[in-house]
Amino acid sequence: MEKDITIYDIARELDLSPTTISRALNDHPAVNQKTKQRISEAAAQMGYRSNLFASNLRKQRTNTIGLIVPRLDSPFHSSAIAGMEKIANEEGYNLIISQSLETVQKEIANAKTMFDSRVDGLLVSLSFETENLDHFERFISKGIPVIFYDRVAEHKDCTSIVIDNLQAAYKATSHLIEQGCSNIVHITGNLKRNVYADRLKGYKYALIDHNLPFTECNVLTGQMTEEAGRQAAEQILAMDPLPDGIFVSNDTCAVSCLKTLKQAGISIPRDMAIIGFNNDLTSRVVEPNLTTINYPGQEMGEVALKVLLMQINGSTEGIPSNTINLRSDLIIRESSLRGKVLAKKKPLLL
Amino acid sequence: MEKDITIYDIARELDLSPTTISRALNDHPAVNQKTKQRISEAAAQMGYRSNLFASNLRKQRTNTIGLIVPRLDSPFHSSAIAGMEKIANEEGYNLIISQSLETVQKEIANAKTMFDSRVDGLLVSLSFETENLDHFERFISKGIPVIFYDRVAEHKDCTSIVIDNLQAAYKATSHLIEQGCSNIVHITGNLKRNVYADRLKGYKYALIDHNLPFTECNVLTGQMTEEAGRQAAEQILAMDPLPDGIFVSNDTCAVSCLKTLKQAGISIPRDMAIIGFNNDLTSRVVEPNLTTINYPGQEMGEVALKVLLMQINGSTEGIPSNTINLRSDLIIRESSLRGKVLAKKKPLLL
DNA sequence: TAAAAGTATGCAATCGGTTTCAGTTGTTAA
DNA sequence: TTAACAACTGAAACCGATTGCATACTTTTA
Repeated sequence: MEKDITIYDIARELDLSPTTISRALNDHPAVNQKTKQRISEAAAQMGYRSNLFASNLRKQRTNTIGLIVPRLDSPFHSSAIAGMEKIANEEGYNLIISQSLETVQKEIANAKTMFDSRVDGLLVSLSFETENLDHFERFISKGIPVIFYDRVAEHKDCTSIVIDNLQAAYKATSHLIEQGCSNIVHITGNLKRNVYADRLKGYKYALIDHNLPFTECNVLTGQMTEEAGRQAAEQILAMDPLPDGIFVSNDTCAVSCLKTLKQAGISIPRDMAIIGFNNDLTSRVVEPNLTTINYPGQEMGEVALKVLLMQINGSTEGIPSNTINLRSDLIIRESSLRGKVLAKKKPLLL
Repeated sequence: MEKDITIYDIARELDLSPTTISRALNDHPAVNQKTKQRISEAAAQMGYRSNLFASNLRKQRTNTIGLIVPRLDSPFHSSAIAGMEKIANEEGYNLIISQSLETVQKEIANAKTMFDSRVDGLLVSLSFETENLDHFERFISKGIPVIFYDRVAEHKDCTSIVIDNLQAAYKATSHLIEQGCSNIVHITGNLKRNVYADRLKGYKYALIDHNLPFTECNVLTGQMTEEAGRQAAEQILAMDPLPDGIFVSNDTCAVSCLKTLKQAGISIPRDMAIIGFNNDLTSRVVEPNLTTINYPGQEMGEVALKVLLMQINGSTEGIPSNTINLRSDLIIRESSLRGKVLAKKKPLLL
């Protein structure tokens, strides 16, 4: 438990003032090159480390970025966080992370903690329950930039980073239709969240554009968990007539739904074609492999952090618009390929 | 960009001293109950928030815990982190997270950042490359507790939190032997890391105890990634004779190995039985479902944080020992069940 | 050669809570 | 009635780095 070395200790040692020490360590131009050299050597030798709290207190900034996610243990968020950490680390920022566990109360509490920790900026992916953005107002009114990613909401002072969910869902649904599906069910999450609302729209528009009817009862909303996938499958099995296509808003749910349907004797994709969303590892593991939308988690995290840093450092010019769209694409695999898979399978069966 | 309210503002407003304000807000006993009431009302009304930096500077502690993990985007670490965040949040601590990406340099750099951020304690799961613990010495010599979890190393002043990898591997291997396997391959990671070294031991001892030969060439070490699983499968396919059992040190790798073997026409578990490690979601999705070791990620995170807090708060009595072992168990599924699966399958084929 | 400009350094105030020590008031015991 | 004590409250130092302003010394310019 040795005592910490401060700039005062170094000052005493070298018979200089703390001012000069501070300047030298920050590479201030008004300090003689040789003096700087002497100081940094002494600092290293004495084992000096800067006290960030004193520094932050004085400078009124913290080099810390706050992050609020619904769940830490989700493949998408893990990779987004990995991307954020990468950039933050490169730029000398710390990340403080907390999870809302899909509840508003925790999201509000976390926002408060972040505020009290005086983060320089905040990244948020909203919980299922969140209805309004009041708990972020205090950041905005203090000029602390807030960026939403993935699960976003409209706010005139905040940038959002998303993929084009509507278009992705439109593509997915159209693909099902092209594969011969005409009675397509959509399984999705809480429609308060843009991601699910937009995917529903994309699904709906694709149906309409292909002259297929849209009915409310073909839309099942739930928690998008493994369990929800099972339940959705039960609901589907109870439908009459049975649908011939399913578009699910995430892979976890799609995979468990697919498994349940298979167990019930449904042949995928012959009886029903399925498409998921996210391109999680499981989509490549399940049999048949799941057609899905590739979702750039890591990239989204990196972009979110980069844009946030630009805003923190006041260079607003570089930001193209209030919403940043990232590319996503449909990855076609067996679970939706009716023609081809049948062609492939037949020779095997003979 | 409104100005922040400080205790001085409140003091002026209520005609009291900053001292009393500070005490009242910290619920110090030497402040009159009514005064406290008045102060906390005024504070709330004026929108006061404490400046953590001033407070930390004075109190010389930060209520912040550092975490260094190899990768953020791994199912195990995500759930461990989720557990840590839960406890940290409950106890009013912040978590600063960084990833080493399996390299020593980054691990050292991250440790330095954590040190400069003056974390009150540090949680670490070591990178593949780490050979020594020198970069953690400065924490220890300053009395900052360091706890290793999962990927641990021996250090007389640090607690480690692990599962009994040797025993788990022993169980897994014994199970394969009981299912009739006699030529078992083990796929594992860098043997510098306890988790892999211990699993190798468990595998070896199980063989020996069942009078089966242990040979180096049946042990394949690699990066334990999806890609590594494919490569391992190729190696296995080139073996002569082919093994009849495979014990893999993680599920990601086991699943991709299993898929590759299946594609090559190997029947699982009839030709080869496979066991993984971790109980990731994919182990329940792959066909046949993967027998695996259930790994308590969330719980390990919670325990790690709780023990760390105990050490930070100086109550060393509660800590049973230098190493804390958590329970893990073998989850038997189809990929290793030779007798039963065959029995099930036959009627289907007839 | 004096004035102006440039270079290098230091003084002292500041950021906003926390804490030590001392002081005031009121109460109780002797 | 006075000493002893409890219950509050406050003044001022402190944590350690940063920074506006002043100062001392050099060098250049007129």
